Amino acid sequence: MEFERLYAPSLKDLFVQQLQGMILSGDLPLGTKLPPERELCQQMHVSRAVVNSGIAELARQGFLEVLPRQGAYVTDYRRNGNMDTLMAIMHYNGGVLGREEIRSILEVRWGLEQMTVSRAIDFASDEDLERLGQYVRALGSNPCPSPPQAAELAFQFHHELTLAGGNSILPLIYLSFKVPCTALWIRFCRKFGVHALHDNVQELYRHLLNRDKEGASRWAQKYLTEAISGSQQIYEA
Amino acid sequence: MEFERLYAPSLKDLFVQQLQGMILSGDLPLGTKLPPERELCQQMHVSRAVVNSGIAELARQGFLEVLPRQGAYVTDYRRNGNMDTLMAIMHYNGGVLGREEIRSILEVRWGLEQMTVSRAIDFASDEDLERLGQYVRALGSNPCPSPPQAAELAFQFHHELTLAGGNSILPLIYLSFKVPCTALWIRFCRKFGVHALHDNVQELYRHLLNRDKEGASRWAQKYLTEAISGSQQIYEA
DNA sequence: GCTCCTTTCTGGTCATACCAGAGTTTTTCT
DNA sequence: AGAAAAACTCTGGTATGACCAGAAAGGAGC
Repeated sequence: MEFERLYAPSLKDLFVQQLQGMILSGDLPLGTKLPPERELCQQMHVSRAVVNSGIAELARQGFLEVLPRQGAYVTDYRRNGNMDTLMAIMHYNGGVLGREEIRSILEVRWGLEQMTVSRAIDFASDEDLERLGQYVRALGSNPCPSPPQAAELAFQFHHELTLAGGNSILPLIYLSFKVPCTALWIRFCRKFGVHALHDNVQELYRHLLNRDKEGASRWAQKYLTEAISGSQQIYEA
Repeated sequence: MEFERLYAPSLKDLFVQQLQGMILSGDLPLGTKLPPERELCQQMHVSRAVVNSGIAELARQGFLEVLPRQGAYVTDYRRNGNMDTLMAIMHYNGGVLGREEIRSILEVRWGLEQMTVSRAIDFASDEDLERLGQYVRALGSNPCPSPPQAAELAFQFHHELTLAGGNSILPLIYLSFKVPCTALWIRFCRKFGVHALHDNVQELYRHLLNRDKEGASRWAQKYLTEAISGSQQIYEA
């Protein structure tokens, strides 16, 4: 049995989590004006710096909109959110994603994967492929890596793949995506074993080596479809 | 002639910009260890909070990696970057994107647009379409909106489109993308006129109304291809 | 030569003080 | 009495200094 190390949350973290909870639970409905920072920090017995930086973070995450010298308002995070919002929601749910979110993520990955694979086959150098191979081998090494390690390796593989394609935006998107993606891979490994992930990646890698765009694309589509609605669904833990 | 309002940058902003410049110009090569915060703030005559929060922001942007109680190191922002990095680079270049970045953005948009359009046609309600129509009409209204306004409307249209599709991740990605996307639309309008953007959006909207997936997809592909390598390239101002 | 403890240095965090702009009230002039 | 201008108050933005805990390095003891 493994135990994760504990991190003592800072006052700012606590503040942010508390307000996230209140917003996500509907306790603070959309459009609500927050009390002034000074009032908040008196009620919560913290300094204004904590409240101020916490509100700034919540604004970055799309939960609040702050109008300088007027006040902070709860906004529609579903409409104004970004990747940080998604991670905050994940964190709020204890790292677990809902069925709809999982489907959405896999769909987006399907779209991005097509582009990634296509470009990588056109533009990846031999060194790029060699570097990719290292990740595949690490994924299949003995002793078998733990699910989190395997997920990290799978992510590295895909990230490297986006870099090899020569599109400078794709890696940035992929990296913004890291946390939810990795969470799904971990889940996948827990359910079907690390070897299943290794098999998927290895097969994709084989198509890359053969510069077989059609085959790689079809394979990517296959394993993502399986995960969405086929025999390798990852909705339940 | 219009003049933009001026914002006095804060000390933190200045600090961040200065270090971004030093990193992007290669003055601080990859792997460099930054001096301790106390030393930095002495040399730059600011308080340590400025330096500390500035470094935190640079770390968020993927320019630095900070190991608590060890130091801050310059990292490969091309490898560790995210959307914020892109925006920082844009800002550093005076809001101008390089040819490669533009191509990359349009390519990614092409991939996302396919998915967005496909899902929107399948799942958008009549109210969704009506709301979308408002943006189209606003874009073609008289007097003609300014390029920044038009770009904002085009973005709203596309954002609404992602929301209508029911995929909960797509809007988040799109929103993370807002700044560079809008910059490109502004550029497009400056070069080919707001009406050209309006025509593109309107034609797409027509296909949506007809629930014509094939036609919409082809049209999206057409105008993005034109912008990448056809008659409506937007590389030069 | 090794281990353990102490010191030093690092970034993380927080409480306080001051600043500037938005909104409101009061004053003043017509 | 009505309108314009000034003053005030409230708000978030920012900068400062101080304290805290963990990492690294150096020295004492075995």
